[in-house]
Amino acid sequence: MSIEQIINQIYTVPEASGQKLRQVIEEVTLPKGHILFEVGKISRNVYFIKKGIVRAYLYQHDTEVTFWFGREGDTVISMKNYVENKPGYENIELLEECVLYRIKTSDLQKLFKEDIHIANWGRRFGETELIKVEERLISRQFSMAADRYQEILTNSPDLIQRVQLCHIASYLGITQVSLSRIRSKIR
Amino acid sequence: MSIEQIINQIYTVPEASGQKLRQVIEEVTLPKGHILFEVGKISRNVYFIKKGIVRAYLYQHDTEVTFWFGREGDTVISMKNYVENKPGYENIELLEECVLYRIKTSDLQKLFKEDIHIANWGRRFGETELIKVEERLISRQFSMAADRYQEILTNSPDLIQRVQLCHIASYLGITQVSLSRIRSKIR
DNA sequence: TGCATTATTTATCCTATGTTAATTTTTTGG
DNA sequence: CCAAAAAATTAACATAGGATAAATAATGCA
Repeated sequence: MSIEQIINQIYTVPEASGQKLRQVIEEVTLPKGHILFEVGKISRNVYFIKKGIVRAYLYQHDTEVTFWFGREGDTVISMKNYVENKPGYENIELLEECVLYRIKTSDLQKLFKEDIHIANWGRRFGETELIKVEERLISRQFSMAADRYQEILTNSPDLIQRVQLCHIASYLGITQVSLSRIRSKIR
Repeated sequence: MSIEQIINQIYTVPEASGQKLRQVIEEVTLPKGHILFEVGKISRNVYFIKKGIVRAYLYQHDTEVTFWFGREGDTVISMKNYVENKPGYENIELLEECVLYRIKTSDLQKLFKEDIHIANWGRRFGETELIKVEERLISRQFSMAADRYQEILTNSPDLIQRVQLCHIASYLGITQVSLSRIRSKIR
């Protein structure tokens, strides 16, 4: 997925602004297992996924909680870090070898201040992500884990292939044992 | 809560931009029970709460699901509506008589296009809301309803006074009966 | 004030999911 | 290709929370 596609899927910026963005973006390839963001640390970068899959997780009562998967076309940032300039509360781990576009947070912040199209791009990014998270929260509110698993099977079947089931269970908010049970019922 | 306070708590805009915002904002008072946004309808306004409390809800399998409360200082928008310009999926109801600052979506969109400070204000708004929703999603992921109720007791004790328990139960993702059980255990 | 409506609690029984542990399957490195 | 490690499944039992219904408390309004 090209950087143009990734940027424009969120909000179409004029060529000149796209140019400015492209100038500060570099491409990097990182191995499976690499930790892109780490709890408690400040990161100076934002990434866009050209190829690969990643997960965001944190610890709650010693249990690992995966709360987000990012794939081709997704933007990877440590929200708390990026928004409030405080150490992030999440780890982000590459689940496959990934090709990423990298941009320095400072460059991005600078562009926000000087280019209104890029500021609006940033605005749209937050807004669309907000809707996604809100929809997930609502779906959790009143549907059983089994239904939510079905939803993944229907809408993102590739996820099941690319990601370990323990991470999917965590994402669904259930234990791996429970997910196993659900899967066995479906077959 | 003054409109300046509400705007600046999200992102401090220069006086000139604040002035532009103020010019397109008007104050309205609406009665308890009034529906500010309705499922399936396009709304042309965004609101800021000066005084009062509201809830956002929708129907899932014929059950009412409350997924957000807004209070003094909060911004009230129908996300889907505002972001994607599609009919909203939620109802927003006033739980008390409210004093609101109202701004036309079209005026706001126009300001986003012409004033970079306001565009960045909009960006920060989406980002901070995103963090809040994400935190709630995570808290749901691995803590029991009883713990989440305690969290409300600690962090927003006024909510229990101002809002019916059935809405709080729904917000917590449990039935009213279950919340009652939890409350009786605490006492 | 008092009746009617609505909100909350309590009780009973049931199901989805958690916990722990043992077993099987898959993946990985030498 | 095999042994060790990691991941996934299965089983047995425990618990949080759901459904329904009935009782009580609170609220609104004539």
